[in-house]
Amino acid sequence: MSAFSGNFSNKLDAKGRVSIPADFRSVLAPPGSKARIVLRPSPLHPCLEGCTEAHFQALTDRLDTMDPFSAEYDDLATELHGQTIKLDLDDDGRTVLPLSLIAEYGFSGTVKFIGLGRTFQIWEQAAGDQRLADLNAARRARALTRSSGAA
Amino acid sequence: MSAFSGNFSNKLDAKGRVSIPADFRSVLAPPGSKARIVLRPSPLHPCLEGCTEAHFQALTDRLDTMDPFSAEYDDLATELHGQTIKLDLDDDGRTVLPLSLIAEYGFSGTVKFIGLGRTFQIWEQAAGDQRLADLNAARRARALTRSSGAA
DNA sequence: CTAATCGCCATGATATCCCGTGACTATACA
DNA sequence: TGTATAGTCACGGGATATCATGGCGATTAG
Repeated sequence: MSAFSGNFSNKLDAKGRVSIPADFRSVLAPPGSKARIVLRPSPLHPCLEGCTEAHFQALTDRLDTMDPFSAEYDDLATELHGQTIKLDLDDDGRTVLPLSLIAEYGFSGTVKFIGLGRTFQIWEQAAGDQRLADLNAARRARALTRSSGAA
Repeated sequence: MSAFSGNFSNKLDAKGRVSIPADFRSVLAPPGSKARIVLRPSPLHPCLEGCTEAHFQALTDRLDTMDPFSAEYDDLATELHGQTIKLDLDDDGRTVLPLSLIAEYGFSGTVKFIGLGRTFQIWEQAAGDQRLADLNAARRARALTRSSGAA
């Protein structure tokens, strides 16, 4: 598998640890080697967005083409690096979410992983379910509009 | 890890000492060896900008391509070298910020380290938080504009 | 001799590692 | 076909290492 697909609910334990879904782990790193995930706040939603180091590297490559003394460079570098958290997975495929993040996103007990292909999101369980439900509702509404318009 | 990523809040003690975040230390020097940081005022923000000696060297290499008698050379050389401070880290990974700097940047109690990849910034805590918040707001605005424009 | 600076150690908090357990699935076997 | 066996995975607990930070004492400068 080479893309993050599907959605999974995993528990956050008392220490803030959470298992990364096995399907996602196999995307993050070849089996056997140790994986690392890159997390950043989503620009659109109250959730975290994760990706591989390779994908993050691709994002930051743009910086190398810019003037390092410019305001544009400074802004982009801060945006990309300033809030990025790189986490190692332990031998059990788990990682520890910093307490500050858990508080910030209201994670409690169970978090929801949602695959987006190149990236994935980590939501507070209820909010993630809501997000999926909203998308489905919107899709249904569009379908109905279209069919009624066509009819 | 080979880039400064993430942001960290560390305390400035009564003597002006502050711990450099462990993640940053591992970028500054191979584990075990003693690290040194190069600090100078940010040209864009009311904060300090730090980097490795190697990166500072790379910045100053630019001078070698310039006419040493030009005003541009003089300006850039002064900007790069004139206000640069090189600080050693002690065995605990701390360094002492000169009192003049602490006063100049309004550092009080806690300072914020923000990673920018090749460099990092040191802000007064509140100002650093504001900087990140501002960037997030801008990023969010861009994302929303793009999606509504596409719709 | 006084005061500032630097190196070192102590401590609490946090993160990291390593183990065991139960649920579920897939495979082997009779 | 039904049952046993092995594997994977999520999850919990406890031991250990790392980190930030406070404080003390030695060393040096004025």
